[in-house]
Amino acid sequence: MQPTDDAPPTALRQSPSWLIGQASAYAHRLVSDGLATVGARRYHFSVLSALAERGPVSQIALGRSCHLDRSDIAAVVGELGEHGHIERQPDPTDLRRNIVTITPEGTRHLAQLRRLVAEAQDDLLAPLDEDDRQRLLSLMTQVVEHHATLRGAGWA
Amino acid sequence: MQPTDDAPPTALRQSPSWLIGQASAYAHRLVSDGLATVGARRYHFSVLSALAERGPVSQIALGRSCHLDRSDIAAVVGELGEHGHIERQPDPTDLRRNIVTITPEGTRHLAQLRRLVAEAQDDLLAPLDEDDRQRLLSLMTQVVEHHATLRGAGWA
DNA sequence: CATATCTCAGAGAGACTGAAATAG
DNA sequence: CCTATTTCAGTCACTCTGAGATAT
Repeated sequence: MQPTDDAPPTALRQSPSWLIGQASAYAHRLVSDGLATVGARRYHFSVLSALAERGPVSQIALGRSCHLDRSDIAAVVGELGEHGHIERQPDPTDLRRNIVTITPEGTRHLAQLRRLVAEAQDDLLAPLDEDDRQRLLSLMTQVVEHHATLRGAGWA
Repeated sequence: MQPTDDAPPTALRQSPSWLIGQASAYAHRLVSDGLATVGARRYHFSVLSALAERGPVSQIALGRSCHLDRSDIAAVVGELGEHGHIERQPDPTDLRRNIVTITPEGTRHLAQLRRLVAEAQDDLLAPLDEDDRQRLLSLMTQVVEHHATLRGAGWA
């Protein structure tokens, strides 16, 4: 065993993109591991959250809202349907569309996922006090909204 | 076209892990696209930066420093070697190890990558002023060092 | 014999593309 | 005829695991 100095190079430690990427990897693992305890994935949480807040919408609208690809939405909605968490019906006003609706069972499932995700957030931000967490939230929101706007989302 | 309200659900917009994941995706794209203009990838920048700062080290030490997997290091070092940016020699004191050294050509290449990465950082943080960028850097550093320590790195 | 390093082969999830089928 | 939505098949880069070869 050599004299180990495992500090990342300064070029990385001072690079916002590297830090954000590392934090994202830790966040990803914490959230995914939490959700996996009930057999769920992050996409499930995103889609169920959107349905709970916005009511029944088409798959394409779900994708725009959650920043998910149309084909990934199709897969996730299929999985959620198999578990009875959502229902799909053709839109009577436009038969190309599937209107996706969250079921009572889906709502209960979502409540469980919310608790698991909240735990993961808390682990992720463990070193920060409440003020710092709010500051981080604000800064990240500015960055994400800026780039979402650049890429054509209409909401920011 | 329906009345589109593409705002992400509040459950995501107020979730640090989702925001960090989104920001990471934008950062990843900006940096990768920038480096791709000279045929480089992010791993190349990480490894060359570590070699420039720390001098010749073994591959396993490189991996610990940059948070990269042993097998990914092997692949990247192979690519960098083919382009003459690094050289590999067996460690005379421990023949299991490859000592990796950056070449003058690698140093020149790294200078180019640094400029490309710096541009990407600037685009990523465009909506933030200098004070906010420093605050973000500080907050993210605390989070990353906390989790790096938990996962056994000895440097934080 | 047990451990450490390097290498390769491949699994697995995540993000995305292209094209077909259906509907407007 | 052209566009929009859903769906499927498949690609691609990234991350990680397992096993073999070599060395300690």
